[in-house]
Amino acid sequence: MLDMKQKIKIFKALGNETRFKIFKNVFTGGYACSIDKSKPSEDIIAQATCVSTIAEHFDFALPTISRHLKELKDADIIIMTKISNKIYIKPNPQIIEELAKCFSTLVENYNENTYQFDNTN
Amino acid sequence: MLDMKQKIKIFKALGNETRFKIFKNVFTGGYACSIDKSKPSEDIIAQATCVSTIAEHFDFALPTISRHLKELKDADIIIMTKISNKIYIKPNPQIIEELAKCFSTLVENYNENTYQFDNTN
DNA sequence: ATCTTATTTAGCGAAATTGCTAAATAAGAT
DNA sequence: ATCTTATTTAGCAATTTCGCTAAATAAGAT
Repeated sequence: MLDMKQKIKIFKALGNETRFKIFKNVFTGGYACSIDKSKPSEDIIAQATCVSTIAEHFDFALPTISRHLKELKDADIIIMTKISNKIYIKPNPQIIEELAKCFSTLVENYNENTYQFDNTN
Repeated sequence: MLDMKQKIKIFKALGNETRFKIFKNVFTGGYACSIDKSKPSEDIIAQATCVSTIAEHFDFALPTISRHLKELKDADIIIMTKISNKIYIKPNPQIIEELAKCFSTLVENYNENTYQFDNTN
């Protein structure tokens, strides 16, 4: 289970337009558009999502995007893996799944409590 | 469906410790602890969650809490209803439910896409 | 060893956030 | 009309965030 500090870190990370767009595209494969499946599979890694590939989609300088990615990584939203001198980025779906569950449970509990409260009147 | 701007506003609102605690307690009934169900129901409203009740739980000045509540309200996370000279606060579970769905769908789509990608190798 | 490519770190300034107190507003009670 | 209670608005200072450029680091290629 995520503790409060972790949740707040996640929300802070997603509460910025640039980071939210990165997050969304990393999850939905928005940065994998350059992958050409007709090429041999060993070439595919060379086209995959790395820091500079993501930076190409924004009007901000590369170091700015690098820092945004670090924040998403520190919040456990993405996973960054260094292979040779490139860093490949992929989503961490477990965190997002947990977050979804937190919200669902919150709403469920709320609905239960509301029912009980109304019952007393 | 929530658009991107709305989602970012929600995340920004929840990415602050004070606002997150308010959010959590408004949803889970943390501020309703003072409600004494043995008293006649017309007295219950007088004990319910209003701005100053919430402020009592924090070491911050009342205007600070007031501004935090405004931000939660602007993000549609809570609903503030003025009755006479008090403002009563309740959660907006629909927004949170929608947010939970967004995350779930994201993870589901990700899992599907991952399967397809692996299939090509 | 040097060059190139990929990324991060350092340091700076502008803008936003978050806290405060004092004053303004709104509505009920005397 | 004045007082009290509940809340917001205004204006200010400290801190954080977010952008930049320049420099540092890391690793592969020549």
